[in-house]
Amino acid sequence: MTIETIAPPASVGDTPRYDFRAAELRWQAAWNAANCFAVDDVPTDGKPKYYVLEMFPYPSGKIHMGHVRNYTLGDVVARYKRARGHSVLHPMGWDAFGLPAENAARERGIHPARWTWDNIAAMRTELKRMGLSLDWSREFATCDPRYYGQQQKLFLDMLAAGLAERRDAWVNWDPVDGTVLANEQVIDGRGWRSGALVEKKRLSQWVLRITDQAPALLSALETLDRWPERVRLMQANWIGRSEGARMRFALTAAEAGLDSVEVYTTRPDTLFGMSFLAIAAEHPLAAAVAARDSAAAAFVADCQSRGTSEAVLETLEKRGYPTGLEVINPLTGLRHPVWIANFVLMEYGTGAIFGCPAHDQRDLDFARKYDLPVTAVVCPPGEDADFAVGSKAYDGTGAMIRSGFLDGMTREAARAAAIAELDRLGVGQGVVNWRLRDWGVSRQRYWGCPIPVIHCDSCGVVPVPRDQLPLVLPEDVTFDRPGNPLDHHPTWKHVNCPACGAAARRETDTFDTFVDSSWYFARFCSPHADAPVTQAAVDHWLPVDQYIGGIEHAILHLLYSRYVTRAMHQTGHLSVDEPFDGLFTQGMVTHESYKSVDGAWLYPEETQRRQDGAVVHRDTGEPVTVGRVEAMSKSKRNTVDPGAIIARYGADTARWFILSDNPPERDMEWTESGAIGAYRFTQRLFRLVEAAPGSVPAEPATFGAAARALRRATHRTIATVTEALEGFAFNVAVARVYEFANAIGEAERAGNAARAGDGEGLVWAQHEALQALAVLISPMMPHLAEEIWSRLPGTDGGLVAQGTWPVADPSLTAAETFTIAVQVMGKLRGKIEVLPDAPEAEVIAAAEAEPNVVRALEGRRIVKRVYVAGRIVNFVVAGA
RNA sequence: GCGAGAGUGGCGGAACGGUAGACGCAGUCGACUCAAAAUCGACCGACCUCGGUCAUGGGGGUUCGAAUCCCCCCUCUCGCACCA
Repeated sequence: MTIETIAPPASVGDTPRYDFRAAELRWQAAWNAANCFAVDDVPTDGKPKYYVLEMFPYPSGKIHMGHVRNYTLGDVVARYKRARGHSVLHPMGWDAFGLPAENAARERGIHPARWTWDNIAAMRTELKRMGLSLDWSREFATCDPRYYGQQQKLFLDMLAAGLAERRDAWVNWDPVDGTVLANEQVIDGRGWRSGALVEKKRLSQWVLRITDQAPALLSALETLDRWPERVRLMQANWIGRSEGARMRFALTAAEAGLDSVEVYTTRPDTLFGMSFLAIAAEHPLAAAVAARDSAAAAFVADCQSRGTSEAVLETLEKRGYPTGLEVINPLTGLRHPVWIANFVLMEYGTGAIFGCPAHDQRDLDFARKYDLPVTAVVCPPGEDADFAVGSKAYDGTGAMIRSGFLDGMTREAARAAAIAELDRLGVGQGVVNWRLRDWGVSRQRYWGCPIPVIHCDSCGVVPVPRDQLPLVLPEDVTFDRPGNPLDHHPTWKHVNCPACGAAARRETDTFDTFVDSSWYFARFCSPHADAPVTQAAVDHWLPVDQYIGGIEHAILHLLYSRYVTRAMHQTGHLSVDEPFDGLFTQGMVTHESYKSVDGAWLYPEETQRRQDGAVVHRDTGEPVTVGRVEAMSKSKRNTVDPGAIIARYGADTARWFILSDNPPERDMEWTESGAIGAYRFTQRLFRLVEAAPGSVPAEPATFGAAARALRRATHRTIATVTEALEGFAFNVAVARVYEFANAIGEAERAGNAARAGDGEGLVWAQHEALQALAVLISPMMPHLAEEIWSRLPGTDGGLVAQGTWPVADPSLTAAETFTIAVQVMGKLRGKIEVLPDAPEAEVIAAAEAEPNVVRALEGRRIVKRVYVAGRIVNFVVAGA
């Protein structure tokens, strides 16, 4: 199959051809001229609003199939909702800050701004060729000072409201990218971009206090009933609420001024089973011990250099260092050793735990390795109190043993009693602990939004005065050495303090780019305003009614956006708490992968499928190994360029295939044959229209059988396509259109014979069908829809894009006769045709008389007759 | 380990508890053609004595009736994971 043979001439012989190349450009121009997709910041048209948004792209330079899928899905929704009478906000912009631009600068000497804006221009052209119904007047890029200057205002508001603060913190340091990463950006201990092992480093940086909102962010998940369940679960797990106790263990001897260690535990009921206390390598007490004990210092250094992934790779090897210190258990009065342990996380709880080996697997592994005591305090049901603890800790329920005043209690009762006792002793209390940590937003990067503050030796942190915003990035930067170019800039950071006038230092860190994408949906409502948002616009449009994007943003982007929306509410910018009312997560676009004989990955267009099915190299004819079908990636070269597909088959074909293949939430496989199939269908629809009678008669008073059947197909299709689109079942909508096209084709073929008896009724019905067809395909194949519409007589020249969605007439969708399945004991034995109003007795009598059913009933006695109107008869029989 | 989701023809997938496999892709046969492409038509789960029998990962159950609801098991995918 070579591609060139498919590329269509305008016509072949007598067969008319749809010239998509000319038509798609023509209709895009027509939409543009009619300004079909623009809406006002605050519309006064009285229509219900609908805000549909797809995750805006990073301007990498080219669009990929994932973009095509994402924006096609969004465009189907936008066009459908518009036709249903909504005023639809459907904007597009660019998530334009980020590291790749700096890498381009380092590798190729192109300025990040230049690289980014060139990429945006190229991608805008590609997106426009898809025929998306976007309001391009709202386009912006986050790297534009008109955007990020507004973001700086937002930050100053958050700073003033106490939502942002500067803090010394242990941070995740990516040594390859040379920057800090948020916890969310560390995956398996590696940087999400670079893949480098992340190190721990203590740095002063800006944080947004997202943990303050942890309870609200968790509880509001329940209200997001138009979000996928699994995204809500992922967020809930990430926020990670747990109930437990925070308590202090007194040290028997103070160390560097520290006289106790604070611990967080979810199991205060097991305090009588304690055998040691363990602290993280980054814990202040560990630092104090390391200061005087070189072996401890070596152990601490070792733990920190390994990073978190090392622990995973070493299959959970527990290691520790005994400090020689001891603590006293406040409930038992017993002394226990203090260890530094590599499995204790400084970031969670207090960075210290008490170890109860009998009832915690990690503690047990540690105790066995270092030969520490193991005391069981919860008795598993059916065991006696002296049961042996082997290598498996018991974390179930049971009665308390060896636990003083807790003895005999259930686990839950013991937990409450232990907390009450800790409280009475003044050494602890019950607390709720969160896994979520504050969001560090400082990045040591040039190509990001400058953080608008100035550091003054006498005044401290001073906000950049608002009349000096936007604080614009300097253009004259160099990338000839590692580190932050803003920091290296000769003059940029040297400023006078706005408060006291003394020499001061400008902040050289820029924001994490996730800050940029955490409020862009609000900016789209009034993108040209001289404030972050305008109240009337966001009040009208927010929340986003339907947000569409990849599942990979289930945590990072969506959680940050939820938080910033709340922060903007607190600072008076918004009046909603949740940004996205509905969320749809699409699957990935996948493709077969190919390898040549020498093991190199090959692009699909470098391969060829021979007649016998074997795949060979297009140029050399050497055999090619067909690999797995997997997500398109540059490294595996299993990518297909949307630009080439659109040039070859048209935007409508690409859109139709990507919608038709499977449900949009699942991964789809891009295949050339599938795309060709979609292309053929566009031509087939075109031929259907060309074959239709050239003028529309007046609507007749009555219709013959063929016309009635076609009208029934039309109105049923209107109903089923509408239902499918409402439910995001776009592949089903596509299937219904195929069925409809088959029905129209049959009517056309039957036409000459039928018209003889049916007169003009069939012609009228054919036009009704074709007009409905044009509108029904318009969300999916908008250009072809316009082309069809414009060629049909009686459509008076308007645009489908400005038309209205058809309504199914229920009186026309009902069948004239019903096929009733007849079962005997639940097995299908025959079918009968009945009229819709046939009484039950009559239907059952007819069913019993059906020859096949008679045979099946032979020699048996009917004990029960089940009739479901319009569907089925079932005879329950007895005897042989 | 914890959590979630999914298992239906060669493939992608349809199916308010009611005729399983719609629709498409691939394939087979035929028409048209000198021929090919395009197009049009027919067929297309397995077995079969042509009347049926078996079929929705496996095993139970509920029901007149189960791909669908319940229980157990298997497999795969994804997410989280030393979170105390």
